[in-house]
Amino acid sequence: MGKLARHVTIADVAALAGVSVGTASKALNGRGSLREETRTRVKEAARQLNFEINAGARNLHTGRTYTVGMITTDTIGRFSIPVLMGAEEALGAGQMSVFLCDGRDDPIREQYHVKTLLSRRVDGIIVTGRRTQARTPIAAGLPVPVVYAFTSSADPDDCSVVPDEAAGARKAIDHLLAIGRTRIAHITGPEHHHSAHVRATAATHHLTQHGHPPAAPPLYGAWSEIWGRQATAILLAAHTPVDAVFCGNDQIARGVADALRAAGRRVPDDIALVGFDNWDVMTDACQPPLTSIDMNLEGLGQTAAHLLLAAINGTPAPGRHLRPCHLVIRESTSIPLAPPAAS
Amino acid sequence: MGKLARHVTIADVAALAGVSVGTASKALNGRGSLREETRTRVKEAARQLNFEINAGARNLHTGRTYTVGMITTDTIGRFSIPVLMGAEEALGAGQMSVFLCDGRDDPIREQYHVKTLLSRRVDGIIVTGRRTQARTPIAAGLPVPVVYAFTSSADPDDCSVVPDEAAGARKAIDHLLAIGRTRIAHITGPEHHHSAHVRATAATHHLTQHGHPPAAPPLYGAWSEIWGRQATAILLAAHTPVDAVFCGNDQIARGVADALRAAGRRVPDDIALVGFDNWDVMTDACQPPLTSIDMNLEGLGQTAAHLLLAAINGTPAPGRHLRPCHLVIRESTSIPLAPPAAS
DNA sequence: GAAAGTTAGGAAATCGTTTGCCTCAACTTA
DNA sequence: TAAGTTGAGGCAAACGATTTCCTAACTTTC
Repeated sequence: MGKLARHVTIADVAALAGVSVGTASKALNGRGSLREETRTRVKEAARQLNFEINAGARNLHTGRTYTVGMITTDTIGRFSIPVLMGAEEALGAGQMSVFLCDGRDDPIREQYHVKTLLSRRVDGIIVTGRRTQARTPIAAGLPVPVVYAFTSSADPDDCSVVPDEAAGARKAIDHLLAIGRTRIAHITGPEHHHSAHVRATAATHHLTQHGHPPAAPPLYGAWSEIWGRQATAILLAAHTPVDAVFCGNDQIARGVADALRAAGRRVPDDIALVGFDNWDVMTDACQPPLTSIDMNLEGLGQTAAHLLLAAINGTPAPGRHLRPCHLVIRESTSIPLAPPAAS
Repeated sequence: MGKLARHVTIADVAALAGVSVGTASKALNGRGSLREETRTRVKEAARQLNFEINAGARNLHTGRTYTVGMITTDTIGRFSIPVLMGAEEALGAGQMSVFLCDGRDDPIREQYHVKTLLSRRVDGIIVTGRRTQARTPIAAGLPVPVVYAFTSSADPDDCSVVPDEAAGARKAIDHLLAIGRTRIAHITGPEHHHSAHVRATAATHHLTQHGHPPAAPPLYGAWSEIWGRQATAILLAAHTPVDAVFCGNDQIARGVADALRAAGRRVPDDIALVGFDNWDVMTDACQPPLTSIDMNLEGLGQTAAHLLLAAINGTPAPGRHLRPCHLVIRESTSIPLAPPAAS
């Protein structure tokens, strides 16, 4: 491990190169007018000393820190990760570093993080969370721009980037109709959950509009495989004729698949199945592999990052930005694999 | 959204309170000797202006930034998250903020992140990753301490915190032996994968030592449910008498459970089942719920954070630190639920 | 009432960098 | 040879805080 070396400053570099600090700075940043020989001499000295510029000191003077804060309101989870990663990537390309803050559903903690981030003079803040439901804004009148990703702010003037879940649900329905299914049921999560509500409503409307109203009222429960299995039992016990089930998420869909198989129903021959989230762990292990709706979370994060960068540079784009979902077809809806259409 | 306000400096506060900046600083930090009335006046001014201290400026002068970098070498995944969260929590309690860097398996990207972090003068770095295998150190002779969490460094003098997977595997075996199983098979991930190797070896040795050598040689494959199902088919086809299967992870175990049920074998009556990772998504949805080994990833992150803080404060603890895994018993091993023993 | 001791708060140096301005030397040009 | 250009690089003032003196104005005390 060795002894921890002291940090090298630009003064050390300047001394080694035999110039003043100002000159060293100019040499390293390509500013001012210097002989080429001097520039390379300074750069060589910097290299030799392993000089890493003190970003804090530089930022002090430029006013920008090239950092952004990322606050997850709920615990960092399956949905936040891809969003974070997309944002991290997009920001990293712009030389920005990311402060990660886990809010854990605790408003106090969240406010503490906001304060800390402001204190660290982040150039902007991205807020994300586990659910798409609009939330109370993280704070009002902040001195830096804020973008909500996946979650959205209740203030319509805030900038939010969210998946178009309703359109996603309609894509699922369109697909099932396209493969000739007409008696379509919907099993989903808790009734009070925003996503469950949006997806169920969109699916119901869309089905009705196309002349094939839902085979049964939506079954609301939990976002789990266990509920998927239970709901399937309910559905089968009612003897409602059903030739497809659209599920509120992939875990439910997988539960449905397992329960149907256990009951001797074939997927997709007897009953086709579409999930939501396109979570590989579920879609791949499902028997058969599961068709699902992908919200493109990583893209969401990227978009959020770009909007934030734009806002930082003086071009804010307030409002709720809907991003499309797309359908990923697998064996649970039996369509032979077509070349992926441009979304 | 409103106009973005300019950042308030301590000079603004001092002006409003009618004191000098030095005095304002003392008032806000409880230093120096000031009248109580002055202190409150300054604090009130700060509150009124919504003053957030410029951490960069302060740090400039103290040499510490109260930030640490967290680098994930592979992509941020299921294993890194809890580690990150544990570390974030432990560090947050110490007023430290976390820079998140995703290395994405790309050494160049990783080095870039190291440079950036040093430039931002982090007080320390935590390196984590998807696998426990020792990796080449992130860099040599860094001016700040580094702790590896979950992954470990190939340099034994570096500080690494890793789960004691071998001991975990032995706990799984002990448990199966305790419930009277003696013909125990092992199905696990890729043979070249460090975790697969360690767990398989430990299980095999331990079984042999207890006089019940493995019912079959370990079956190496993939970390997936699909492989779990395939391996089960192989096992059953061989007609090897088996009364328990210890699996290298929960996904495999779940695949095994599904395949056994499909083949008419009862879990745990005919064959008991133990997984590894204690991933709730799998353990809860499994039929029956899955007994598993928990690596306590969050605790790992916390420990890493504490070791890092200690190192920052001048008390490094070099070496490989093994942290215990613990057994979480569920219905797949049929033991009636006992009050959870203190691990 | 003067010397000594307290106390409250200000001035200025400092941290590491950037940048605008200035100087000095070398070179043109008349 | 004197005056004007130019180019290279140094000086010092920021940036926003902290901290070490330092200086007034009061209290004591004899």
